[in-house]
Amino acid sequence: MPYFVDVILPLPLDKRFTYEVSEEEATFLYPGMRVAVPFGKSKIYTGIAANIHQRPPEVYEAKPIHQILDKEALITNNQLKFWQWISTYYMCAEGDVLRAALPGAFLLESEGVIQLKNKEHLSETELNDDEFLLVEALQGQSSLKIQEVMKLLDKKTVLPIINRLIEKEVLVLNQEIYEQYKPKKTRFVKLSENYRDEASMHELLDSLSRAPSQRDIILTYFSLTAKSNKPLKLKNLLKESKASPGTLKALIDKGILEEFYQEIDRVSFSGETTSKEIVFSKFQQKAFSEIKEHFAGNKVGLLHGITSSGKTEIYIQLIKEVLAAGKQALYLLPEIALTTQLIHRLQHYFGDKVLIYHSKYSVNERVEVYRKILYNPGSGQVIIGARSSIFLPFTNLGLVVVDEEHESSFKQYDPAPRYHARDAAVVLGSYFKANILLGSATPSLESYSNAQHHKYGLVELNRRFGDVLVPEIEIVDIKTKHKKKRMTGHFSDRLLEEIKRTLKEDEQVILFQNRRGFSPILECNTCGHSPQCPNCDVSLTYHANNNQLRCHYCGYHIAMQQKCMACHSTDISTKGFGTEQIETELKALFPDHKIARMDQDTTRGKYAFDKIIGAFEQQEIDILVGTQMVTKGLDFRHVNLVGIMNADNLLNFPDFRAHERSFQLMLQVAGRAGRTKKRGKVLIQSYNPNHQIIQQVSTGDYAAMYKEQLEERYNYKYPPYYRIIRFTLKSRDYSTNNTAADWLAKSLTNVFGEYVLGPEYPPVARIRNEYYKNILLKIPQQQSLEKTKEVANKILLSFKSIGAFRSIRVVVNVDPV
DNA sequence: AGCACGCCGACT
DNA sequence: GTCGGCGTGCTC
Repeated sequence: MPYFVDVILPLPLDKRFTYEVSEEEATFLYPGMRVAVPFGKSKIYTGIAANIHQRPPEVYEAKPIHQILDKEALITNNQLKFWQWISTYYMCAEGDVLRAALPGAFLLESEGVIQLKNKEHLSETELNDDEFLLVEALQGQSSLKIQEVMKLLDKKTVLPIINRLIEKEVLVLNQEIYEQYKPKKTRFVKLSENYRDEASMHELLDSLSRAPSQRDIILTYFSLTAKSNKPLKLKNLLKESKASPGTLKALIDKGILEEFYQEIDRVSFSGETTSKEIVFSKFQQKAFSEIKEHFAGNKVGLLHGITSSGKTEIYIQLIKEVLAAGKQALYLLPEIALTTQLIHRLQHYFGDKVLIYHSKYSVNERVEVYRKILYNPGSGQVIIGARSSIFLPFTNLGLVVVDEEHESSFKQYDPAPRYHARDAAVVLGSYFKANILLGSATPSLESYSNAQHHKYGLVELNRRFGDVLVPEIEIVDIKTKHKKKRMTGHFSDRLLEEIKRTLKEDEQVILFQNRRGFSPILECNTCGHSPQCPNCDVSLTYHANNNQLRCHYCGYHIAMQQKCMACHSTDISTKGFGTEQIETELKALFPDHKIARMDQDTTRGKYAFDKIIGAFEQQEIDILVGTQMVTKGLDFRHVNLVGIMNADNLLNFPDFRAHERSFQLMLQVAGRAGRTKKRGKVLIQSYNPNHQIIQQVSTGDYAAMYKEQLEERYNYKYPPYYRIIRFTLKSRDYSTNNTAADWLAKSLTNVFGEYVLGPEYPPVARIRNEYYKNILLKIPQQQSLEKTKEVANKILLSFKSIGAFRSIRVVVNVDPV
């Protein structure tokens, strides 16, 4: 009886594919091992064996697998289960989840390699030009990659040519599979066994009396190895003895020194750790015991603690206990809050038990972390990571902490799987019966509502650690200030006064403006025209530093125009402002102070972010201007003033979460002020100072914000009362896109009635020459999520079967943020 | 996703 | 007349 294996392929296909395996392979193979399988005409993919069985497929013949790639499972059963959950819940292919879950280096790719088969009967074979060219090239070198053939013949489709030659038995096509992960190896040196005793050592030194630099190397070797008995790196020996690589090589060639290679960890920690106990304040202690009570009742904890209230100490204590039990702890953070500051703080307590996993890690580093977690789960590990770390191969998870729980960046936007790491982490934790703690100074309405309904256990911590005072928040009405001519550029007199005072006291200032560039809109004062992106439905943003107009969606840019592009008038003015303009104005206003800017444009490189933060920490920067980036987790001791340049463009965002988000953001930036004994100051500039959100921020009244926003969510049928699935249709063709959107909306309405909204144009209806349209499906609480998704999937399937809509791409986003 | 098969315009 | 464009359909 033949055996079969169902394989998950790293492709957006919503099926598993069945391959045949021999009995021998079937005994060896376990779910979670990687297999290399042929797929389609010419490619070999790495897939994951999901289950092994003996049911032959009915309508097709299964191909045999190419090769088994692992000796033991690389994916745990829990991971396979988790992948399935993600793919069903977030309505995407399992292959998409696989792609997101595994470090790229685990997915080997094959490349076809062609070689000459039979040189003898070549002359008798008739060849056309391409074929001849190819054969000729193969006489020069033994093999060619498909890519190289494409270059050689200057054609895109070369496989038909190759296939003809294979039929003629001129060529053979082999698959080469590349293991992409390369362990990092370092060269070490040691003294040969022959010279280990004292006598031969002296003899050796004597014999080298006429080769002084070689003798130096040996002496340096002795002094270095005397200090520690760790293996000696070749690089260090060279550096210390100041000898040339050639001299060293001579010693190796003579057999006096021997070189050897050892794999070393890319990710290791070599600092000091502390065994100091954490000392809680009585408020922290109370919060801690409450959390433990909720854990005992198997509840997810929600820690609502204002900034500087000492949430991190509580996390550390919880992690400590989990590690002591030999279990793993997962500490999830939004990418931008994963700062060196925080990592050092945890390493301080947990040393090399800390593993870090996020997007700035190279594929090789990720593979190493993955392996460590899979093979050493019992050693007690704490994994600090961004959202994708929920996909690591935990076997022994005891605790999940989701810090900054309200952050929308926990939701992956593109590509699929569009998962929410916080929500998925709750599911993941439940597989292990692990304790789960969500933490935030400004919890999301969803989580807070779960707590209010006793689904989660709420713990409040509303005292700053060490009784640091909450900052004083002042609202500045810039409408009146404008009228009274009290504005200098975008600075009100109040803000300037406060900046001057703060600088005088040798303290630092953070200014927040949620827009990068110089000014978002350029407008002609004669005809009202403003330059648009040719590929997207947006105005171009003016960037002063390179005198360009740029599109923030597609990257299109042109030189700054001196004349209006429509009427050639030279009377052009700018509307709105970004971080760059604030920076420029500041430099003019405070020429004697160091001013820096932190946004996407200034933090491109891997270390750029750390560099700015480091400089700010060292007080080399007096005023830091930035976007969202300045709001996250940074703990600066000398910041005494925070200015929010314009609160209105946050509030006016066309999104049902805009108010909640503005509240969170403003309170978060405000929290950067006055983290020591001295009371900090926050200034919020707004045209609309009586806006309820601004008022709630000024009093730090989360409860009021929660109550009011919740009412609105109820009235307008939004989360947490209703679940949302958003369908986005994209196409190069404007009218087909509209027709398709109408069709889809109508089909959905047939089933779900009033709960379907749209189709509507999104605020930016065209990006990179693709037209967008949105349809929203709202799901009331009593309606089954599973059934709704099943029906929606069926409708999508019939949508795809309509020929005219084939060019339309539908992006499904479950629980969009 | 990738890749092949299949039908219509710009070249020898 | 062909070469090559990308529209559609399948991959175990």
